[in-house]
Amino acid sequence: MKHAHPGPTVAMTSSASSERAAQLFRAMGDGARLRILELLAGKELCVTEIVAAFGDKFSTVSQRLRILRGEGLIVRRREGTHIYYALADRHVADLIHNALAHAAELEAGPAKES
Amino acid sequence: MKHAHPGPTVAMTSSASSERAAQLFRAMGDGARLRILELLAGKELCVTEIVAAFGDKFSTVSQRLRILRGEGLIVRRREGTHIYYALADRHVADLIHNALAHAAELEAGPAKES
DNA sequence: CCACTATTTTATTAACTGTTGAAGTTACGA
DNA sequence: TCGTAACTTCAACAGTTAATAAAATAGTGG
Repeated sequence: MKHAHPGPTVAMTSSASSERAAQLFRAMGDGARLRILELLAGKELCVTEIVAAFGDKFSTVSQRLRILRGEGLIVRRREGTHIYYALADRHVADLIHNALAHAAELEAGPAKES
Repeated sequence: MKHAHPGPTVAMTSSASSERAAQLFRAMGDGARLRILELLAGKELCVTEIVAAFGDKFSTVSQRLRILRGEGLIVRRREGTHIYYALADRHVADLIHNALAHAAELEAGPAKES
């Protein structure tokens, strides 16, 4: 999604932070990943438990966790052979709750014609 | 991103609403689209103005607006030959502000090893 | 060190997404 | 009704992303 601004671009609210926010949204913009976040909002869990909760493949879940972790949305902690994942901090929990709340309000309007 | 659950899947917080929320996130998960939303958070604008603000192609902006509208994030209103776009409602404005605020807090942690 | 469990990494492939030129639509004024 | 301005839609190509099998890594208990 490159921007190849040829000429002088004007009013750009905050190109950098928008990009960062967009990254976060993109990471959360996947049902499976979002469900993992919701699950972790309840409590810290190890990979096996997450896999069991959804019935997905191990490697699939691992990849999803990698993406979420890459964006700093979750953190992990090792305990023996188990690795526990949890939401990175309260900001993430807030963000998720807030978004889900608003999402409930926003009916998926298939763009009616005026 | 198909889920081909073969066996009986267990604890799924809210598959349906998560999916809806994920759709919204996905729509906002693009720097260019998010910047349009931020711009519209300021005031209603017509396509030409949005194009001018970023220096993109007309058709490019139009497609982005179509996606945002498809998710019900923005609405449009015709006035002569101009079509004005605006955030759908206050929920969207809240969602954006909230998200940007939290995003600012979340440093893009490249997943340090514990 | 070996077997075993838990989890990640790698590589492949299929599916999706964004951008854009070109063609189509709508409204308005001459 | 022609011309034109403001937009949208279509189609295609390029780049990105997700799921998964297979191989690799790390920790634990013999």
